[in-house]
Amino acid sequence: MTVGIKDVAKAAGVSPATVSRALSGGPVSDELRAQVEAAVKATGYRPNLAARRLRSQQSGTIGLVVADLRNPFFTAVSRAVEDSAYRAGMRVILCNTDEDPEREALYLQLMQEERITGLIFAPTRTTLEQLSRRRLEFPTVLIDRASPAGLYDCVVLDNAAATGELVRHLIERGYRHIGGLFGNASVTGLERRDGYVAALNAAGLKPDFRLCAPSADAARSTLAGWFSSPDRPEALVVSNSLFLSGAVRAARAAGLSIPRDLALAGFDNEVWTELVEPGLTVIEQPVEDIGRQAMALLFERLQTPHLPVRKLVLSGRCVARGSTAARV
Amino acid sequence: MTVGIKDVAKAAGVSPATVSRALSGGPVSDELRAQVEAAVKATGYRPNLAARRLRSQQSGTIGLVVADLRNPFFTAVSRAVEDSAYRAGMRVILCNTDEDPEREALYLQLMQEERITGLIFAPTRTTLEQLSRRRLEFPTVLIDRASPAGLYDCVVLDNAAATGELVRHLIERGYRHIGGLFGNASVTGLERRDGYVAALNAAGLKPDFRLCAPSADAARSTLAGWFSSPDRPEALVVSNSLFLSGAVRAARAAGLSIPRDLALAGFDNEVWTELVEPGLTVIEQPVEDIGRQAMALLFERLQTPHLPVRKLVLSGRCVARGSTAARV
DNA sequence: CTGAAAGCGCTTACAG
DNA sequence: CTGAAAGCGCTTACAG
Repeated sequence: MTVGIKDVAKAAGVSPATVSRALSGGPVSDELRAQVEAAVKATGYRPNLAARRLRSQQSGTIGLVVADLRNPFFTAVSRAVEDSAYRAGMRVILCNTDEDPEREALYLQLMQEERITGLIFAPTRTTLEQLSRRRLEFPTVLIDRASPAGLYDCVVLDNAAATGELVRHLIERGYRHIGGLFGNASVTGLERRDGYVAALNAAGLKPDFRLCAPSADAARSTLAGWFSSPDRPEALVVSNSLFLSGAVRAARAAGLSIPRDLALAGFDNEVWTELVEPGLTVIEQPVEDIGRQAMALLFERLQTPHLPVRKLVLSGRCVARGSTAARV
Repeated sequence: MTVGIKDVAKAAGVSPATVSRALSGGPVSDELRAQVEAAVKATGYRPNLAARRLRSQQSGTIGLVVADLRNPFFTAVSRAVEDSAYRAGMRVILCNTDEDPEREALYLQLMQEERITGLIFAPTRTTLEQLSRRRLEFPTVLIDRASPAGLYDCVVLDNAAATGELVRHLIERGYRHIGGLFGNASVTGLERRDGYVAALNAAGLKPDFRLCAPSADAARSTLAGWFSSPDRPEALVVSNSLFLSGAVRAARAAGLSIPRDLALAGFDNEVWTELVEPGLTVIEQPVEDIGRQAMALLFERLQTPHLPVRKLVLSGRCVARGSTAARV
């Protein structure tokens, strides 16, 4: 039914081997190449990638395993990864783990079954720990969440520095009781918490933070309780844009005006952080770069397998807006 | 190097055929099944999907081709599609076309090379027209953008009704000069425009709309000119959430207060549309449903190929907020 | 530069 | 229920 390489060979009056070579840019005379191309056009032939992969032992496929595509950080990174991949003639298999270690295990298994060429992966803390014991079967670049052991290439933000910058920014603006809300599922949340704690300690101030599940709703309900308690902070640093929207909603529900009753700063320069009055102060991550560089590291690793492990640490950019205006 | 089905067979003391049957739930005695399972565990065997696909002629892969994952509508739909697919034990190949017909053609070719089981596709107008002439090689469900010819199953919003509802909402609130901004790349934009025109005509009012490229920046610059001209509308209906953010920025840049100087309504109930003061009135689309139903239609089609073509039209829900408060 | 032949790792009639 | 054999559609040594 479907036309195969034999049909093309017949139509072109050559052997299947020649068709294969002509299509892959191998050494074929101009004359035969033209015949093959004509036959391909005439028959509407499209190679069967499953067969090609099986025979060539190359899947030409990149695995991309992230927490949740609806997190704008991962949306943007994924777009960059895909662009790089398709530009290099490779396919992308995308998986959302919802920060669930079981799903991560399942998808890693799938990646192995696909015999992927390489993996871009943002693991949970749980899986990250296991990764330092068990090496993955394919070249892997971790994004957003670094391996402490240094077994895998990775591209991460300088989380401690970025969070420290937010904290110092708030201190300069006159805030003293600066609370923190950080995600509990990834090392990123913990690194940002550490940067937060360090910056406050350095200034002789007392940290006051909470951890919560990485969703806007979890942030909102955690903050609802906090905001209505007597130890409500003057300012709040949160570790991602989901928490940021949760914080704004919780503040409004509690009747808190930003920044008068509560200064607010967070991560990820989404369009709406500028549009929400009075503008939210954020650390902008170089999202496109993170995706692109991760792919670059991966391709280099594929070309030169025994390269030393590299950790690429990118800097965030602080975008100051009205939500952290000077305390009055 | 990598362990294959033969290695498992040897370890289990059975034939490769039995291993294959045991793994696929075929008719195998309990005893041998247990032996195979033990051998799989012992060897760490993972099947090679390329080989399985080639032999079984089933890719177990769904193609998902959308305009841009960064559009929250497609982000949400994609998550729903992926969940359905993985739940059914299928893989998803995701492609972003950026509304470029050439990329669409390229990706459709790729889908054919992957011999995908089925396709979920949001085509541009250009490609949609071609689709009515040339039938795709695989079962296809169109989302967001319907085929007029009725050659493909599809899941769409009732665009005319939804836009009409926004227009009537504005008329009721006292607005008369109601402008429109609609995307020019998809039929969705045009359908929404038609609904807009029809609703205004029905009320004896004059339509005043512009079309533009489907990006926030394009919307912003189109509106910048319009807002500073003497024929600036009192209210504006826009056809997606990218345009909504562009409209808010353009309004602020022009010093227009919402809704006093400009009422605003659009599509897609993103978190931030509630957070941006005074709250933006939107049509909420049943995004999860659109993805889920598209997959449901696809699976039914796979089971029963000769089903008549179905068009599923879902209704939006109007979420009224401050941006369309009654005219004073 | 070209072709005949082998084989990638599975699944699936076929026979028992 | 089980195994031996064929074959999915390609690519790639091998020989010329």
